[in-house]
Amino acid sequence: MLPKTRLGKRSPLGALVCTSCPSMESTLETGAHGDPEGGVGSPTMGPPGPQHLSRFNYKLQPGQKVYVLCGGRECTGVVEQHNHVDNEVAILLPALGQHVLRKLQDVWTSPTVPPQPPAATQSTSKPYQVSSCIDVPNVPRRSPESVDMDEMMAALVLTSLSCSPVVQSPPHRDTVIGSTGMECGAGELSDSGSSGYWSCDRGYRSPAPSPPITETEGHSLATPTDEGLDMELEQVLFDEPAPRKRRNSVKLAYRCLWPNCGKILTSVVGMKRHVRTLHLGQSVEHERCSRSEEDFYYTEIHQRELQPLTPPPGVSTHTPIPTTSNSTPWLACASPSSPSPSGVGSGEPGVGAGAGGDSPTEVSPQPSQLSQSAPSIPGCFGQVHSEHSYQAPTSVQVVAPPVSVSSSCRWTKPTSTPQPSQGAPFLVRSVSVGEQWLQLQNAPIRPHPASTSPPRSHWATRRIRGEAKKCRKVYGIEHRDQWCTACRWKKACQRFLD
DNA sequence: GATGCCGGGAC
DNA sequence: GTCCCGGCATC
Repeated sequence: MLPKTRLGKRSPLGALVCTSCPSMESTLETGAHGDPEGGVGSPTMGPPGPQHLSRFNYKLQPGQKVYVLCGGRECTGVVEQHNHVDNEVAILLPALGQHVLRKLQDVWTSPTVPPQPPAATQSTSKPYQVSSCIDVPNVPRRSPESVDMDEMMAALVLTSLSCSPVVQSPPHRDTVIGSTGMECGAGELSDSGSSGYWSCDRGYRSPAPSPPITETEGHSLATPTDEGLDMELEQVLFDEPAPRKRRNSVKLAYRCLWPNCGKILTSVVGMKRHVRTLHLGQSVEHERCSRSEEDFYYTEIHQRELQPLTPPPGVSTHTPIPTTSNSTPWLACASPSSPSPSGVGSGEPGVGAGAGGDSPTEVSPQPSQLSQSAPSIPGCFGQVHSEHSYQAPTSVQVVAPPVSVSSSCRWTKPTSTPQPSQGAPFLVRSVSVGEQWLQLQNAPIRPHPASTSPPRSHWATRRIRGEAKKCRKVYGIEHRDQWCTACRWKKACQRFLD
């Protein structure tokens, strides 16, 4: 029933359609009323029958009253154990005096009711009234399973709406509501109760849970590698919700700073061991003596997992950035197309550094793959700003010549074919990366003073309209199919670059 | 009003 | 990831 066409953004129609979603409606019903007996029946719950639990990764509590099919008829049982791994539930059937093992989907928490009259089913095919989602009549004809379902759906939405980690806390409140089924203190759906409906240890996750805060996340917050630190701070200060998509998630890795090395490991332990065994020449027995010495010989780097700034095809990716300006020479900004950037004949740092097998998570920096070629946007940093993929020239010729900048870097043609399958580039944590990125972004267009606080407002980030003709102007609106993809998508024109 | 395109939603 | 569009800035 949902329209095939994509809904307009912020379209009222979209909102209406959204609210007509059965699950949503039921959610709103449940969420809207607090009356235990309130709410309509659940015509939107689909076919009547047992409430199967596997759909929600239901967490059954020991002692919970459930219903299973036994010998072709429904039996009441008590949960003895819920095995999440196998999704099986051990159930004691007091009536039969036996224990059974059932899959979770074969267990329900409320007794099966006779099939509802067709009217109920018929109502599902009716177009949903938006008002019905809001104004809920107080008709005490909810079936227990519908109540259960509503509660679960409400809890689902509550969980999804809430980004609080509290929701992910393990269930601490027994699911008395769900277990009783018939009595089903339906309206007593509380947050804690709702959270108790789901186990958080497996499989199911709410549609939009707040991701667990990892060390990497923490670093990415503190790493001004993209839009700027103040943006992050602003979100914190103004308690704004986290952006829907975090694009600059980075992984932590560790790069050996020993001369002629450069080995990258993803574990600090492995890195320490590497430094100890290969460079410090210490055996394991001595590690306690100079435990922290190896800390001076490696540095943290950040590997970008999702690269928002994918260079256009043919443009190689990033070059590792030194943590500090006086870092090792191979991390400097020299053209990595030369076989040995450091001039010390290290060849492939990190690969030839031995210690193979030292860590299974070894990552090669692949400096030869990091030739920096960005035709239109210069820069020497790992954060090479480029257009989105849709803006990347496909069959369109790129007319933007390399622009020399005051940077000490220069862009060179890639000396090898790009190998995107190679390990993602690493970025050494650098304080000035974000600032440099902004400079890079703005440099070709207008002079931008070396600002310490990158501007975020539109007037700063928005491109100034160029003089060049755009596809719309050249081809006209009637030949939209001849526009470049970016223009068709209302993005920055790629065919007629400024 | 037309145009360029950023930001973000839908898929 | 692509595709699309609302909305804003600019002309």
